[in-house]
Amino acid sequence: MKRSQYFLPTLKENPKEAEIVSHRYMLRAGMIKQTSAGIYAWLPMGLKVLKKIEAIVREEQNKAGAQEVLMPTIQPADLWKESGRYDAYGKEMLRIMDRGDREMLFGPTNEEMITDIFRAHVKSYKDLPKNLYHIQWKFRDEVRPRFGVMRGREFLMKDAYSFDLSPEDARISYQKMFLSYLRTFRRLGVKAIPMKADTGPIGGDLSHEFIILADTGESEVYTDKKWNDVDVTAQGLSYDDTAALETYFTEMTNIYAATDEIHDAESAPPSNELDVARGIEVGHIFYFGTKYSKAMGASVQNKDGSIVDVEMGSYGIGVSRLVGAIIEASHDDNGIIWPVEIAPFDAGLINLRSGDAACDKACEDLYQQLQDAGFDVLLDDRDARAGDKFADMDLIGLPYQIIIGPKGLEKGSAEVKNRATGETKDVALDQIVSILGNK
RNA sequence: CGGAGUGUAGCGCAGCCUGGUAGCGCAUCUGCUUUGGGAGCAGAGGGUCGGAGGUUCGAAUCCUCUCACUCCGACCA
Repeated sequence: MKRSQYFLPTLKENPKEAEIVSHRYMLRAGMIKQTSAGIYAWLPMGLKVLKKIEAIVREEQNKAGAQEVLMPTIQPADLWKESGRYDAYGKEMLRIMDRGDREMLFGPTNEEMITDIFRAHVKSYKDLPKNLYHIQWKFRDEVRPRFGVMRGREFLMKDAYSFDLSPEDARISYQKMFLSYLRTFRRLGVKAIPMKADTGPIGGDLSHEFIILADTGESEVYTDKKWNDVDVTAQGLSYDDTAALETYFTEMTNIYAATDEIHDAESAPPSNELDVARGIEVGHIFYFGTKYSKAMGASVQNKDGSIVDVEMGSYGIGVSRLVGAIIEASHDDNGIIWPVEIAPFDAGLINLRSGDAACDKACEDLYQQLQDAGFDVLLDDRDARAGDKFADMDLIGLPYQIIIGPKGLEKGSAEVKNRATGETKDVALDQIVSILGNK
């Protein structure tokens, strides 16, 4: 993409409504535009990042055996009356009346709807287990939206729902998602730590929040220092190996990690083995048994002919929140530092002297070569000052900057800058593609 | 939902107290000079001052109502 043609409205100054760093940078980097409190339009580069995160989440869900569906944003109130949540949910639910005076709502979550879909089609134990997910916009009419996309009213969420015959089977489904989540966040370039969460009336140990550590996080968290070097992704562990899954799950959940609400100094490691940090919740998984299946009649016939309410769990990842959360975890004073996997472009190519025949040609050639090699590149071909382009490129945080100017060209080289480390090195023009290939 | 603020050009702000018909920086457009970390000079365009009432000869400014947004707290992917 050529910068001169790209819709990328960057800002030099901080918009005053943005208090936290991710919100400031998302606005300044031209990723989003606020349209109401807690509601945002996604501009091209913001959408690109959002889609990349979404794609990774989707891939990892699929690998874990979940199957994608797509449920609507608008739901009929009747389903929620069945589960009893229509009254219980309160004002956070956006209620709508259609032209026939039917009560509708903009879905804040989808337990009722997925249960309705499930019960319509699944009648036998032979069809279990199942895990269905979708990635869809949700609306929760928060009392106080804030922090940009981190706590919007409208947000993109991946929510999966598992259906099993027994609590034991549900535990396996839960453990698969647990592993899948850790692999997902690792691929996204962030460290998310699973922390035991309140399970409510059901009890047990099957609810975890996944929390990214960042200085600007909302809650204080206490984590065992072991989290710094443990391999959370369990390379080689198959989702089909249920015994190994249980071992892995036990191992991970035995390493201390708790938010301040749950933190208990008695059971926590001594302070010299404990990290105290701040965190942002980006995922939450939950086993809730037959809460909805019982209320809504989602049952199957078992081997012995008996009717069994299915055991359910739900698993959420805040996809749009992750965009902000990742920036919170990865930035410096000059701007965003995108993890390679989700960067909107692989590299930025800066033409320091647009209009200069040699520079223009070198840039065009390299731009073409990089694209041919499969790289998605942003070429800053604007007629602007060097400082403008450097500052802008730092702000939008692409992993690599390739800087072409008259000085380098005399030597037949360009400068390659690593955004994360700040390291720069001169690289011969014909070596650049291979250098990037070894990222 | 309690508390505190803010709405004036695309963005950041001044002007308001003490009414006299709107200004600064950045951005944008034109020209020239520049060009390796957010350039210089000269010129230009752009605002029914959030909205509605009211007071007044006259309202961005005073009064009333209203809408929107932000921040702090309680609540949440």
